Amino acid sequence: MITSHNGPQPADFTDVRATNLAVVLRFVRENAPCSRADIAASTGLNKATVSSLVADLIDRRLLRETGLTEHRVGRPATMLVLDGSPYAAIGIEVNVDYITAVAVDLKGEELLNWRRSFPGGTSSAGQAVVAMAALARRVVSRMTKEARQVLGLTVAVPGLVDVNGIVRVAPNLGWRDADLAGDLTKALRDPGFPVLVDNDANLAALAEHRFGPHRNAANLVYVTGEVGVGAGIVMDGRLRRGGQGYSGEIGHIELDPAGPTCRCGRRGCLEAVAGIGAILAHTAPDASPSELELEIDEVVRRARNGEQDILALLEDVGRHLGRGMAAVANMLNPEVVILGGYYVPLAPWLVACAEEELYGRVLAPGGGGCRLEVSTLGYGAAALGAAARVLDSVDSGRLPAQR
Amino acid sequence: MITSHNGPQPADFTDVRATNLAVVLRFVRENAPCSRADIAASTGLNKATVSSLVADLIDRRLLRETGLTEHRVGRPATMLVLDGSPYAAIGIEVNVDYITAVAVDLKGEELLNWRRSFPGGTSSAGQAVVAMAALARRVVSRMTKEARQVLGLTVAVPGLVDVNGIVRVAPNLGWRDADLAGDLTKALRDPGFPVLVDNDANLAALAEHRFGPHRNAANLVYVTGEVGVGAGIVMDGRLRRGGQGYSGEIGHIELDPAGPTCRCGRRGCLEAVAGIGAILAHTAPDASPSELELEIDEVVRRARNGEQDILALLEDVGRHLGRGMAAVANMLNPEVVILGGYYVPLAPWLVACAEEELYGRVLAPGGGGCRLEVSTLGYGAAALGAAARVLDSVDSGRLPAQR
DNA sequence: GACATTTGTTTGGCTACAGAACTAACTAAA
DNA sequence: TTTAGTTAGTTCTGTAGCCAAACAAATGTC
Repeated sequence: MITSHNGPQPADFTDVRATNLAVVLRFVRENAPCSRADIAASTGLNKATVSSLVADLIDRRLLRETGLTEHRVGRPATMLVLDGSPYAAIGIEVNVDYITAVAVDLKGEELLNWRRSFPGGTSSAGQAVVAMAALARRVVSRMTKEARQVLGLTVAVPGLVDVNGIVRVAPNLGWRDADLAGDLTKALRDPGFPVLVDNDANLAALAEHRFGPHRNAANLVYVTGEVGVGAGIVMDGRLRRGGQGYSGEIGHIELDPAGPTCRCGRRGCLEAVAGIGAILAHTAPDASPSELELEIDEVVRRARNGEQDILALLEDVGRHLGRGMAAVANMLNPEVVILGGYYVPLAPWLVACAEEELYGRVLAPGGGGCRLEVSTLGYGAAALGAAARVLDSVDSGRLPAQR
Repeated sequence: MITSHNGPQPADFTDVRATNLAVVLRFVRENAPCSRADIAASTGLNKATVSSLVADLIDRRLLRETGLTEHRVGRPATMLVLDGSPYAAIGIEVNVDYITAVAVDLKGEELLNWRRSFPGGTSSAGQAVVAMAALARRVVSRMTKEARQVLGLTVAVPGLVDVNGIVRVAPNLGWRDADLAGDLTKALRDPGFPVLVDNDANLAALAEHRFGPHRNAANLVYVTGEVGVGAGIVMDGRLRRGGQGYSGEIGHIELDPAGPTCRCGRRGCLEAVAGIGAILAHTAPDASPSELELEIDEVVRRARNGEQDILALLEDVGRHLGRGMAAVANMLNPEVVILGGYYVPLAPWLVACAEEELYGRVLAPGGGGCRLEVSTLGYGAAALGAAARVLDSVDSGRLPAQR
């Protein structure tokens, strides 16, 4: 697809073709099943051009004709759908105590979702590469067995990942300057598909942008609710990673110089007053990373029971969260801010207070049209987004070669 | 130019041509004088194609051949430059006590710069339209006298401007929901060029992005230092305005819940602790908007004199500013944050403390490569950016018609 | 069964790119 | 002065891929 940003790049016919192939592919994905005539009418492309593009996409096994339908006057249309069967995109998420791998087809249908426990908190990046490679090989072999071609693999890492895919710092994993993409490619020995690495919040934002209920929003922010608080930023329809890839580090926005000490050493950071740690510091100060989920379940149980101290705690966290989101909304004016991670189970007690603070602080009329929503994609959002990252590159014109 | 965002749009040959014309135009702007051969070598376009594109651009009087130069072996090259003479882009800035109009040619050379006093603080949007139309007509007639075609006019407004160019709120001007673009177009009676309206910080960011010393940065943030503090955000080479156009409202990021009351009613907003008002509250609490410049001069004089209370005040403001910029840098990871407006004369006493806070708080290694710089474009940055907005649309392929 | 309607293909024309051959204009060396 | 070498820019030819219009195919309606 021809892009205008990052410097002027000349265009030629292959760019036109790639752009239009991607246009048709995206249209079918969003409007399947549909006919060639539908595509031509909606996109403005000529019928003949659409036929040629569709033939090309069928050749590449990205589209498939279904049986005719639509009993109206005139010749019945041959309906087209995405061909789910011949391809797969793989997403892997590394975390403190597990590695998740998902594979999806072109439609985004989940083909498999494997979780494997892994002592991320005490393993080196090298050990992680070995574990990921082993898992990836199993996924690839399963996909091959299903006669699927793997289009790519993306790894989601909770940490600072630069634009080249180098993991600069992953505090919870204890990694520094790890070339995960390079090492994993090497470990997979010429895998025949691209291997990418990105930040987990960025990829979760991508998952929301492609699969979430707000997929129409060209401007959205996804906020992770883990021990760390990070954000993935989609503006004007694309992930915006900043100059070096470190955008979205909202966890250490200082909300209160008199607030509690944060693990970064400063006081009153968003993470310290509204992160999951701020809740568990009161309920389970010595919880290990692997116990987080259980502890949060316990908090939910106590909130359901109406325990006053827990409700007050959650209200406080919600207010601070709202203040942080107000900063985000004022700066970026997204259509929607999506709360993910452990914020999801806690949402019933957080969102109302957060919204109140948010709308009270956003300067733009009507809150700038910004809504605060809760992720519906669950804990696997980052892994799903990693797979979505692969599909995105298909959408932007990097189609698999013709048969 | 073919863009991939906001929905898939099909491409055809005219898009290829427009893209390549824009590529050549941009190349010549950035590398003038240069030959056709240079263009071909650097852009990757074929020599023949470049010749055809250049001929087209010369026809449209966007480029011009100069006398030959370059005494090297081989046939001497005919050097090309932007043709400054036949076009003009107009930028207008409305402010509390004046209206500024600038006109620039294609190269960005300033053709005129008129300032006209205007009681913006006490005038309605309607009265402003009348005044702007009168000024614009004079500028247009001057340009016509110079045989220049006006390519467009953009108005910079200090306030919230939505994506359609409606001024939603301009607190210092007292305006609400004013369709400035529509009314000005009407007042100019079929001007034959597009009239746009945007936020002043956005346009100043555009000016920095096109003309400033950091014009190579694809990710930059411009911060206005006026009574209000606002930001213009350029990411991945383009202005990012958010869902409704209200991005960059950083003035009311709450830095300290125990801080001084802000005019928005909350406490400790960036604007309240690091805005120009925070300085003048101590030195000239009753200054009217038109006296701001004088009062700031007075502050500069006293700082130069080494008056301790002023130095301490400025250091305090610098620290708060740095904290605010840390939030910006953490969220957006720009290559550079540029301080504008009244921060410019005060920079010698602000920047060091601000940088210290900034680098101490940015999570990314090496501060994410983010530098804090001072604008060199002066108070006219917004008006210049308004003109740049017009040139931008030429660059993106909307070329004036052939002769 | 003729006709209307809609779908999708075929044909022809056009635009604008790339590559190669060519012409032009100069320097440098014989 | 001639000749070779070098670089600039144009012309010619081929091709990709778009659009428009005509056409073929498949169905419903009268």
